[in-house]
Amino acid sequence: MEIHQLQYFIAVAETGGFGRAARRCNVTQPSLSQQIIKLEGELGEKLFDRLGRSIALTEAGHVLLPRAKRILTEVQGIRHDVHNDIEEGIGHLAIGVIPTIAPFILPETLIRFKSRFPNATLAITEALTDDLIEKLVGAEIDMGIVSLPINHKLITTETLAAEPLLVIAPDTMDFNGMTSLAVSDLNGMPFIALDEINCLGEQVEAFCYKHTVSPEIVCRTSQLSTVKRCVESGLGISLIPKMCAVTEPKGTYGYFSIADHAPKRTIAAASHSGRMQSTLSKAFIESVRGVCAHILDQTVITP
Amino acid sequence: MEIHQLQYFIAVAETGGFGRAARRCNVTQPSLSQQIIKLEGELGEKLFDRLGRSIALTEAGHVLLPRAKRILTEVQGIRHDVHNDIEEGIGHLAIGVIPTIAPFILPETLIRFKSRFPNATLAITEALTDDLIEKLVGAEIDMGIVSLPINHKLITTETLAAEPLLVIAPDTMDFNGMTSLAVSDLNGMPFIALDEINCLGEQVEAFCYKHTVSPEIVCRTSQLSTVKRCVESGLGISLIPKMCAVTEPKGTYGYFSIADHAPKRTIAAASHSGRMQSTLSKAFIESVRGVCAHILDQTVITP
DNA sequence: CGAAATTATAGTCAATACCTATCGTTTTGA
DNA sequence: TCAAAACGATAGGTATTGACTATAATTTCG
Repeated sequence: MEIHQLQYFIAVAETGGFGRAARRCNVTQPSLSQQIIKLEGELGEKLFDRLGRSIALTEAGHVLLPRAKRILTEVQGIRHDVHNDIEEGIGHLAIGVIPTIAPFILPETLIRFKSRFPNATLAITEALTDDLIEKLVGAEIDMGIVSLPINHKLITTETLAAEPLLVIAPDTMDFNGMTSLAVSDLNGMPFIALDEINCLGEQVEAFCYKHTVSPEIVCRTSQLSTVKRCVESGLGISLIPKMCAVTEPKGTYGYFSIADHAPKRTIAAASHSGRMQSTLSKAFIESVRGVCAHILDQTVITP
Repeated sequence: MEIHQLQYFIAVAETGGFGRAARRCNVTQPSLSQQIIKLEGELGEKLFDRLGRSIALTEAGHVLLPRAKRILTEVQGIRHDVHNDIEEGIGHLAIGVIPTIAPFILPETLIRFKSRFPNATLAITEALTDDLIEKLVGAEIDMGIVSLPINHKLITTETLAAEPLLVIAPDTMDFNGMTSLAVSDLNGMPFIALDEINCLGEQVEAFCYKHTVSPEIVCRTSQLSTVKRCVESGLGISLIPKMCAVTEPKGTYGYFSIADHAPKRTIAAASHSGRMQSTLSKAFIESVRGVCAHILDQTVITP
């Protein structure tokens, strides 16, 4: 059974004749006749009674007609939908975000995205960079929001924002009224370190190594919120991304920039280089970019 | 777009690979690849991202998949329905019945038929024989319940019952206690005649002509119920089909058979000889046959 | 009865679905 | 790291088949 056969069948039923149907379908009458006969053979039932001047649907024909019409309508719909559902933002998107970014951008991003694409469904995964890469390669997720660098030949990245890392220090510590520090000021300071399984932990470590400063690590934890709590308790200072500073209420601590070698991380969207980026994917990226810009535009440095 | 292409597409989506899909569809992998490529070309969108080891649906693929599945399910359903709806008595039947039969058999027939085929729809037309034949030829109705003979080369008939015609006479008339008459007894009797546009009217006339009896026609009407009323009023006698006698309450009249040359009419189902008889059609015929047998089995002759 | 209309059949042709063989990648495992 | 395996794409040949022309067989209508 093929679609054109159903088309021919409908034409015969509606025009009441093989010849007229053939004219409507832009084929010759014998071609159409053969296809109808073939369809009848496949179904094992005659579809029309060929009377002299006109035709009449048989019982089987009556059963087939509404079904054939529905199928043709759906086939027609496919051509339309494949092009338009995309434009209309109908679809599904599976996103992964690393833990040191997720809590700060997700709420606002989801609000923006959902209001722009109310008919899209989203699945958010929060996982460490390596996990996200694996899921990207396996096409389990469509996109990852991560921090650069990413080194995997199958992964393509697109930079979304450059984010400063700020020194966070408890109010109990005194920096002589300075709002900006030098790298060397970190030397020997009590430091709350983020666990290195987070890429941010690695990056901070690399930054210190590169500038040959050695803070004294007094605590190593796996969540930024724990880092903040520790700082708040006066255990030491730390280096945290700006978005972490602006999106939580001010506590008993202050923020300081490092003037001579400002540390930063680069936020990017990572995707499988072999896969097409869907419209929703691209739109989501832009949402994130907008949210990052909005968040990072604020000022948090202690006056 | 053809159905086998949708089949291939679904197989690829479900097996996660072209080779596996080809194996499932019993074609070679290149054949299947080509058909997918062709489908993609026709839709103007890639359907899969070909990653190294596996494949991933693109946005367009995600749109297509559920639709393709639904179409395939429906196509599969057609094969089943064409054979089974018929058995399950789903369908439509357009029936025509002549006025001198309709009121007596329809109520019981419809009850029987509807209880046997609750999912069938019926359209009943009551019309004179010539009209019915015309509608049969034009395939406006599927079957006619008529009285023989029918002479039309495109019409096939199937006898359902032989029905006696009985003399109906008002109680005020005296037949000397006889319950059975001779044809000759009709001679000169006041007679209520059915209009000749009804075939029954013709048949009665023919009967009298054949046996050279000449009742005195005192009234000519177009409905059997009018005939009965006239008889009831004592205007004269008439000749009516037995089913008309048994299906109405006894009034102030009696029934008599004609012993020497019992008149009768033959009830038959008429259909277009070029059209297949549907299962419902055949079942309806049997319903009518049963109802006729049941009705005509009763006795109404005045003791 | 002849003219027009309608479907079916026969024969040919061209499009195309399919197959085999092979290539280029990617992934896997020793 | 390199060979083997798996996978999809490509090329070329074959066979199926959908479509066309011509014609037959049948019915309808003037």
